[in-house]
Amino acid sequence: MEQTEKTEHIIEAAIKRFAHFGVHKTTLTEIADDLGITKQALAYYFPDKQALLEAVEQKIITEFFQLVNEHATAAPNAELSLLSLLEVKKSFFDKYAMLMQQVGPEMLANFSRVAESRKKVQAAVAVHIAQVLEQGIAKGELKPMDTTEVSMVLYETMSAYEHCFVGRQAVPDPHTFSEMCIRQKAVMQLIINGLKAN
Amino acid sequence: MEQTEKTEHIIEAAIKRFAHFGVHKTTLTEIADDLGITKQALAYYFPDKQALLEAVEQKIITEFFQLVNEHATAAPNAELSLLSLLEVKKSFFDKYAMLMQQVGPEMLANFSRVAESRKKVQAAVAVHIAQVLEQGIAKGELKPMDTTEVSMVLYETMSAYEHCFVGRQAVPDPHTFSEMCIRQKAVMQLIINGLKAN
DNA sequence: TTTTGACTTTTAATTTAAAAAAGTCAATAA
DNA sequence: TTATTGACTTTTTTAAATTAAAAGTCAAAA
Repeated sequence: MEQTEKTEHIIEAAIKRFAHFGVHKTTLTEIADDLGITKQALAYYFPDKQALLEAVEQKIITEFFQLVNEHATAAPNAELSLLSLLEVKKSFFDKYAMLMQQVGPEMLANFSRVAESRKKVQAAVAVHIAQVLEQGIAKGELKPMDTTEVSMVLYETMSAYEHCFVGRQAVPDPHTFSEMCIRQKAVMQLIINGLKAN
Repeated sequence: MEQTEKTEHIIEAAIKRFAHFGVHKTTLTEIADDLGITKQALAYYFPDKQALLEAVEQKIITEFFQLVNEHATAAPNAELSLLSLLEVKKSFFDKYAMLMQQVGPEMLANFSRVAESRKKVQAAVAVHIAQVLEQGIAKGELKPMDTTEVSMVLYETMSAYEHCFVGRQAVPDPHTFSEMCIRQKAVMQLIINGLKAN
């Protein structure tokens, strides 16, 4: 088994633990045990926990943007494109529950590089939203607007709901969570209504 | 000095401490000291901390709705009425900083009746918003809509931002806070745009 | 190149002890 | 009877110490 393949296996094992129990609550030894190796062997591929988490996040981020782009190109208009973004987010929350929690003081202290990369993801999503808006304007679906400003507001509002309902708490209970998604969609819809050209 | 007057003095002294240092961090002895009495004397008027906090909250709630109603009747239309609601909220955050924090597990555990009354306030604000929307519809300013649903969304969105920026943390730093208010206003404006009749 | 045993350091969880605050009540004064 | 207090008990917080667990290191070996 070559190195690339091995690191992939490790990342997948890490995701299973991280997504289910949270980064904080899973030990490197547990991940190593799952793979039938020792933590020292694991350390050979990933020098420390943060390095492993970075790789995990990178994989998920790639998956996320791939899905976002697929949905965006498939969407017939800006409105449905933005709503599908919520769907994608929802599916990621379902799939990677404990990895979706917001950046808290703990992550900032222990995993500063990961916290950094989260910021980049946020910025990238905001840029994506802005592009969707611009295409909507170009097609006459939406009124002209300051797309940067509006995309910021849209992104922040979505985040605020996530932060509010899910927060940095443990396992977000399924009912509260799906309620949150419904609410999120409702605000998004109201805002989009105001953006549409008459 | 008669009883009513005395309890008023106590409430005011309590507000000063609560609003500045938070309920949790101020002791009944401190409030009593400020008034030149002992905590036992204070206990004569308010049997426990929760009773005092209830009185404090009641006073502030009354002040809040009075101001809300003044602003609402003074506002020329629904749009400005809703935006002025944000101004009123902002002024209360400025004035009663530490008393404005969201209901957390701690308040729920120690001050259950206060937590209850907070829920009623939330419901009342949502009702107020719904009324403003209905008047806007009646005057032809706004499109017909499910006012209950929309008022819920508006209220929740405002709350989500507060929760997100201010949270249940200590002193919300002034810059972050005023930034929050600007953002809040931006979302509100976007949503209102979508509610307006063409 | 990869893995491990044996190790040190750091961090997290638990316990314990001390301090502070809340709450009680009989007595006392107005 | 109303209001207040001293002296008290109970509960909650805080701080310190202990312990346990996880992270990280490295020379030796496969």
